[in-house]
Parts: sequence; structure tokens; C-alpha cells
Amino acid sequence: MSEHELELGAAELEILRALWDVGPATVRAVMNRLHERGRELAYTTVQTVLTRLEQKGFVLSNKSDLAFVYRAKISRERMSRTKLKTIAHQLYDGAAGPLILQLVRNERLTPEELAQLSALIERLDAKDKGPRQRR
Amino acid sequence: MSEHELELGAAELEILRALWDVGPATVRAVMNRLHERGRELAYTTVQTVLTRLEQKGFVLSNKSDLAFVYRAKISRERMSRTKLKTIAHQLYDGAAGPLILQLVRNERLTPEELAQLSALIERLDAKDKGPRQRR
DNA sequence: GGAATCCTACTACTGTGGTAGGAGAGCGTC
DNA sequence: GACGCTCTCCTACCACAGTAGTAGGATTCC
Repeated sequence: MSEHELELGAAELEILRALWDVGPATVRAVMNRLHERGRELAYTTVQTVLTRLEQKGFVLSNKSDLAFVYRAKISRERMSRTKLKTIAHQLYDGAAGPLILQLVRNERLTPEELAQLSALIERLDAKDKGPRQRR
Repeated sequence: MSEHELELGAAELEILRALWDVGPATVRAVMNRLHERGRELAYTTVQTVLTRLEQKGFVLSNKSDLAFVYRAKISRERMSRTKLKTIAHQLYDGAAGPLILQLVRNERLTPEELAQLSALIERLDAKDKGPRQRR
């Protein structure tokens, strides 16, 4: 109740993402970034959404020169983790397995990602099988 | 414009999920399922949402006995695929790699899932390396 | 046949996200 | 010092999701 459950609308996310992309930035800089990506939003719209994001605790601002500079308070990684968890709960009672299987099956991975992934799995596997030896 | 882009609110998803859980069901059956899960919604609310879901093309209904029987038109798998794709686009320009890595790293997988996953990867790996031999 | 029950259909209120305009303040420039 | 630029702040409007009430038809049960 007290905390907003990480609920972001599409535009809010988009703007947060622009902040991730460009780093700490003014309203205008964020707007420019959005325009670069083909998203035309009015200055005031960007501003309004940034304000809301700050109220919700997703960004911080501080008045430097003339204009407020905003920066993301939550990382892209944390956001994606949260979102994934939400989906897992909504669809599979929290189990991540089905999601992962589905992702690996449906999305084309680069050989690098594949290698990375199988290395990761090997490590987890080892930890699973022999948790006594720590090296 | 014409098609609603797979946009479902939380309650809509929850109700769709109840349909997945119990299979084709009447309004009352869906409501009971929700109550089982601790979600108290009025009969008419469930009904309204089901109607909306049907308008949006996520469920079908047919009048059998007395009451309409609703069934999901979209599968849980398809929904999760779509949602994952959305996240990948929103956060990583469509790349699935980061998501997968993150999932595997953060979510505890059962040994079975792990095994399944590594088998899957092996298969993909083989296809990657030697796509000429098909057996 | 009247009461109780269940269903559908329609209507309504509320919150909030997406979008933006306008007023007013600070500052540079001629 | 009036002009214009750019910023913040406030206000507004619309769409839609969440939630539910009410009316009226059908069925069931005494």
C-alpha cells in the first residue's frame, strides 16, 4: 500500500529509459533523446512525466545550473529483474523456469550469449552438485 | 490503432489467468477461482472484465446451458512470450540475451530445469556450429 | 403463481497515465 | 529597460482500467 509497486506506464518507462541512455540530464536533454528515437513529445509532457517519476521514486533531481538535472534512481537491471519477477508471478506463480526455457527457445541468441549462458549454467550446476568444495 | 496491442491491466490478467487455471468456465466459476486465490471481486466485476477481455479478443464465449462459458483464446505461453518481448524492447532494444542471463543468475532453478536448459543450449549450440548436418 | 435465485446488459464512479497549454520568473542582449 | 528565450509550476483534458450497482429476463422451487 505505502509503496507504489513499481508500476510504470509505457511513456514513463520510455522516459526512464532515455535517462538510462543519456545519463543524468535536463528535461530538454531527455526530450531530445526521445526525439532522436522518433518519439515526439512536448517539453511539458516530458517534464510532467519526470516529475511523476520522481514522486514515485524512480528518479532523483537536483537543481544545478538553471534547470533541474534528473537521473535514474533505479537501474535498468533492477527494473528488468522486477519486471521479470512480475511476469513470473502473474503467469507461473513465481517460477522462473518456464520463462527462461521459453526465452531461450524463442529468441535468437548470439554465439557469445550462448557461450556465456552455458558457462553460467555450468557454474550453477557445479554448485548444485558439489556444494562442499568451494573451489 | 485498430488492434489493442496486447495491453492488459492487472485485473484483466488475473482473470485471464483464472481461466487458464480452471479451463473453460462460467463467470461464477471464474469468480470462485479468484476467491480461492484470495482475490475478492464482485460477480459483476468479473463479468465486466470478462466481457472486456472478449472485446479485446483474449477470450471467447459461448452460451451453453444457462450461462455463458468463457475460455481463453490466447495461451499462457503466448502471453508470456509477448510480455517478454515487450520487456526486451523496452529495456534492451529487443535483445533477449541480457534478460536470460539475468534470469538464470537471479532465479533459483531446480536441477531439473537446469538440466533441461543445458540440454536445450547444447542443441542450439550444435545447430549453430554445424548447421549442415541435419542428423 | 409468487418468491428466490441466477444470469445478462447497461450504467456509473474513481483513479491515474498520456498529453499538453499557459502563466510567471530568471537571465542575456541590444 | 524592454525583448526574447528557457525554465518551472500549475492546470486541464481525455482515455481507459478497476470496481461495482441496478434492472429485467429466465429458471427453479415450494
